[in-house]
Amino acid sequence: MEKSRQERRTQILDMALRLAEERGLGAVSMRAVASGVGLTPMALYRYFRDKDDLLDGLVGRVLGRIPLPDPVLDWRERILVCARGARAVAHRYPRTFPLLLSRPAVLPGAVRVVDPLYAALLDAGVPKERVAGLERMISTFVLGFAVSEVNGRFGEGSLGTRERREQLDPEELPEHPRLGNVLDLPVDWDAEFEEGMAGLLEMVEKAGSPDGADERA
Amino acid sequence: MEKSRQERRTQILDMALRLAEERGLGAVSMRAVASGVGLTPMALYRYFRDKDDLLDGLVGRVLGRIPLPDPVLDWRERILVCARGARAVAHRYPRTFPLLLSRPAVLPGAVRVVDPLYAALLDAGVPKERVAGLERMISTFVLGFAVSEVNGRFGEGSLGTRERREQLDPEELPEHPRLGNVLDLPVDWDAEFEEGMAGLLEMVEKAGSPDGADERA
DNA sequence: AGTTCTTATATACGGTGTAGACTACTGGTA
DNA sequence: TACCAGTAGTCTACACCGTATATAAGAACT
Repeated sequence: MEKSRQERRTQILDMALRLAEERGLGAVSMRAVASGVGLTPMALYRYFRDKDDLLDGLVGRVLGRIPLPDPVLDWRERILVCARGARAVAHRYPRTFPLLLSRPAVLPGAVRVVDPLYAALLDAGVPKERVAGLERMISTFVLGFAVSEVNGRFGEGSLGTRERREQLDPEELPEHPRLGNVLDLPVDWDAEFEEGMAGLLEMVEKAGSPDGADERA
Repeated sequence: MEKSRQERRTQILDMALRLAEERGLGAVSMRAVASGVGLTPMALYRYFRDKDDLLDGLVGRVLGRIPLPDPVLDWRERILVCARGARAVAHRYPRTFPLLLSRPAVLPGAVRVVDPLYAALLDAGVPKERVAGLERMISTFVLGFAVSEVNGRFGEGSLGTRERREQLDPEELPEHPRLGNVLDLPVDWDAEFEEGMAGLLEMVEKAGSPDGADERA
């Protein structure tokens, strides 16, 4: 039986994902993807309006890998499941993941994971008017952190922090020496992520019980 | 007098910045920039190793616009000056700003603003080992928020939230209806940003006084 | 005057996204 | 059986991209 339209679409996206991970986002060209699935470049345009559309499909595919939390869990746990899940996905698809930050994330795939977050926030007692805002806060942190971690925004660059610091004018940057070698210590990214999430959950909790009233429902 | 090397460099970067803002990042091509300053494409390679190098220069230029805080201010104020300043820069250069998130930000221009942040954190009593981590937290939030705001990650996309919600399967997304029309209200981005910063400052404060001991130095 | 360094140019190569016209094959329907 | 509409895929062509290479014009210094 011939490949159905849907099958072709996912086959193409799979190829694009593979290319992105193996050879970098820059290697995702219509020609490369097409030849990867044994088609001519122009054939792809039957399934995607243009390259942007294909990349959006890629984003959707990656978003789809984020696990959805079991609704019976505590709202905290549910938020953490999404957050940790998203970060895990970033680690699994490190070269594709940064796409999420550079394209508008209002695609169906995004709403799929935003919705449980809304649910968790509501269950935490957050007033309706503030749900969307807090969700943006959380997803901004998670995405920003994961992307930075993954594409080396924090990373060493070509030369380590050490060498870089030495070649800078110390007169302009008085604080770096004050920190001493602490900057060169390895970073516990897991701990840092959890710490950030703890802070966010605290914000949520505070928003959930407006007057400090204890409401253990 | 002939243009000095430095002058040429900044002239080129100015042109690149103008192109990016007027016609989008995609319009920043070696050819376009070159012809903008009245040169041939290859002449640019005297001043920048390759296109990436030019883009890094662009990042530096944008980072340079972020104001540095007066050291006599309270540490809170100093952090806020940087944060608000960065966001303001994002608003002034909305199409260029997202570059900051997609390139490793360990360039000289970045350290220029990171350093005062370190100073502020140290003055807040944050132990040395945690300074770098907290700074990453802050800059991740600021960058993530500003970029999301600016390139429409939160934005309406081609169709508004309203229409989008309607065309989704409500069975899969039970929470969106639960929120009602609150999602369609206009967002007060300023307030949301300040709220996030307040939360972060609280985290800093907590890290600064480990046992709740009041240390007004 | 001769040498070297700097700046800019011209040309060319291999890559990109995609518009437009074209072919081959399918499944119905008269 | 003959026809026809749609769908999937191809081929060609265009305009643009980053940049390697080679070259020429002028300034600066010896």
